[in-house]
Amino acid sequence: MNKTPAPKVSARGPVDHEVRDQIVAAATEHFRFYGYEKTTVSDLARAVGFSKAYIYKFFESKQAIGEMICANCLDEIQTEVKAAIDAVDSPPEKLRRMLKALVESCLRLFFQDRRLYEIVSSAASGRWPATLVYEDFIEQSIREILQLGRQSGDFERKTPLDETTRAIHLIMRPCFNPLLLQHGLDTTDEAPVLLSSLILRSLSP
Amino acid sequence: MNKTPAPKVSARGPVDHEVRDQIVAAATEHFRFYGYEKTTVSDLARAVGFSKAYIYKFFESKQAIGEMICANCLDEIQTEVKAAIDAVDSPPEKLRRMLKALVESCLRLFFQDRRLYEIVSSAASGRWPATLVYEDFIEQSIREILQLGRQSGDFERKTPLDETTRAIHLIMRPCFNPLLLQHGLDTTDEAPVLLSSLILRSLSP
DNA sequence: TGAGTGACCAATATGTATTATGGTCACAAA
DNA sequence: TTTGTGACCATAATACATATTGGTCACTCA
Repeated sequence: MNKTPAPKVSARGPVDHEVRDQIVAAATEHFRFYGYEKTTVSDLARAVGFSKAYIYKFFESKQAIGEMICANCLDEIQTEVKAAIDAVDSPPEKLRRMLKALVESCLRLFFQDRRLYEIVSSAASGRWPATLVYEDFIEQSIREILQLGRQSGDFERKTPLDETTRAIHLIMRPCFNPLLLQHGLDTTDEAPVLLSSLILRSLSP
Repeated sequence: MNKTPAPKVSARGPVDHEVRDQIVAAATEHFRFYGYEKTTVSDLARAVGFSKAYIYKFFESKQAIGEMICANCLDEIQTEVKAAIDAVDSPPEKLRRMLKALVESCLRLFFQDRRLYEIVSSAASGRWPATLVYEDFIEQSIREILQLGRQSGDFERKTPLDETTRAIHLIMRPCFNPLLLQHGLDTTDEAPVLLSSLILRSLSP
């Protein structure tokens, strides 16, 4: 569903190589079915038809493979959120859609690909690079919507942009951070609408 | 530091009995030092000078003892928060103080009594009664402050009280729920002030 | 009658011997 | 040079026998 988008980190050997993609594909499949822990590097090697040692020509560790898969998951979420934001023009509506899409994407991952969710979760716990990019993306998206809204006159302009951005980021955190999300699943129905409304009230000029 | 305030749940045998208090005291001490898991019921029995079987005349399980200790921790937090709220008159300031006190109390528990924090944490995870009372207390406190602020004209009155209450509760959640708190320790400095400010902006008439 | 207990059981935790796994490297074939 | 591997090692996971622990109950002694 996702072609490896960018090498990013912890790659090794030929960057653009068919076998690398095969490994990623096999890993995605195996991790999704059996989970990260239960999948051995030998399993992946067998799946792509090469020896275990060959895997290590492309990835410097099993975790590096996990990070790649994790990055793909997070990329997918980012793409969906971006699409939701771009689908409308009004900044308040952008903000509502953003939070809605964010929650929906995360929940889908949680309920439909629990095993992959666990990887993302431990990635967040270990502060893997991909999760930092993800957090940055969220914060940047918020900031951009705020700037748009301030230009259009939809949002107040007194509070420093960084402060507002940071505060909204904090509020949204339990909706997109896997570690927090799993402890508030019971509130995920009401959260997006309640929170957007409150945030938007706080932004009124 | 806390005399067993109310029997509440899962008690057994004589409700008001010296030995019960001794058990609670011993349990608090042991749990604080060695943690819930590492403390055996026999340890507690030895500490109070009776046999293990006698412990079970007062508590129906080891977990029931844990719940008692947990309830005491949460009671302490509630007392502190209540004091912080009552210390000032202006509703906006009440709200600021409430969140500040909440975060400080929780962090103190986390950093100074890690072992007890773990109990509270697993209590939240297992939805033990004491944590439900705690959550109710938070929500009720928010609601009361909101009502006061609406009467005094400090807060807007258009949004349904329940909706605002719920939304603020959701926002504060990562600050007082042990399961969420431990994943956002890096943001606990800025969180109270940023969040209070945003919330108060959203409440302006 | 009620305070208090030792002996006992099922289930969980712990220590340990063994296996499986992540990871490397020298080397081979193409 | 590039593609690819089997043999190898240290560490982590597993499996299993043993020891602890949570919890009960019949019973004793004021």
